[in-house]
Amino acid sequence: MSSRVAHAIDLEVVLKALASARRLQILEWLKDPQTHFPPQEHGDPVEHGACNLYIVEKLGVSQPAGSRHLKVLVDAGLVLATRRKGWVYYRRNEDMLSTVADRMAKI
Amino acid sequence: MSSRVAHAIDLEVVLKALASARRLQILEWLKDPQTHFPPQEHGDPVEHGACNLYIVEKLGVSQPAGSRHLKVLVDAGLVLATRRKGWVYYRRNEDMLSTVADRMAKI
DNA sequence: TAGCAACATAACGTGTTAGTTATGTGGCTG
DNA sequence: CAGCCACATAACTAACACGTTATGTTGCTA
Repeated sequence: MSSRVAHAIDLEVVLKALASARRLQILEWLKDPQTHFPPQEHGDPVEHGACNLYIVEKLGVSQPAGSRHLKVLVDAGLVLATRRKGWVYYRRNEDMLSTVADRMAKI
Repeated sequence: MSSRVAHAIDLEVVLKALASARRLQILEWLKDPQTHFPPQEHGDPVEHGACNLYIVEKLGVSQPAGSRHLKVLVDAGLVLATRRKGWVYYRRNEDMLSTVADRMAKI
């Protein structure tokens, strides 16, 4: 069992967040930030994830559109944000993702 | 291993179909049709599932709205439809549901 | 502390989703 | 074979999702 109790998830909110090719793509990229994004000066890609700008750029949409996709993922609890030196880094919330996977096994 | 090879699933389509409180509810009801729906004259609830009208009625929406929710689930492959004596019965596609669960474990 | 770079918010257009009522269709059944 | 019952389709509306450009805000940094 995990060291912290998993929050009760709102399955509809989580699934709406996941039901998007762009957001699925972001989660996929964040599995291995070092491979998918340029090196970062501040913020270790492995520890803190990839910064907003890089993700937005790679998505190929405008900055507000990209930021909103990230916000949807954060609001659903699937991705964690870290602010650091003026940048915001995003990484997968593996606890949440496995909670979701467990829940989906009972659907 | 299953007797038939699982189709490659379109995760976005499946998740869009699942990202709805009403449709999640339908899938939940269909886990145990006998408990959640009135007895049926034709079509065994366990074998064939619950008929359209009962599901629509229990959803509390209009007949077209309910039918469309069912169509979304069928189109995504999550639910199977059986036409029989003028009724249409719906049941869970457990193969597909476990394929989806497996896929979600790798997300 | 002035400026700028990163990100957020606002405002808007457009396509999609989910609901409605009205109507069509097709196959039991009397 | 006439009627009806179950379900599908059409047409419309309201709300939401997702994209854009324009503008705010925040906090490094020179």
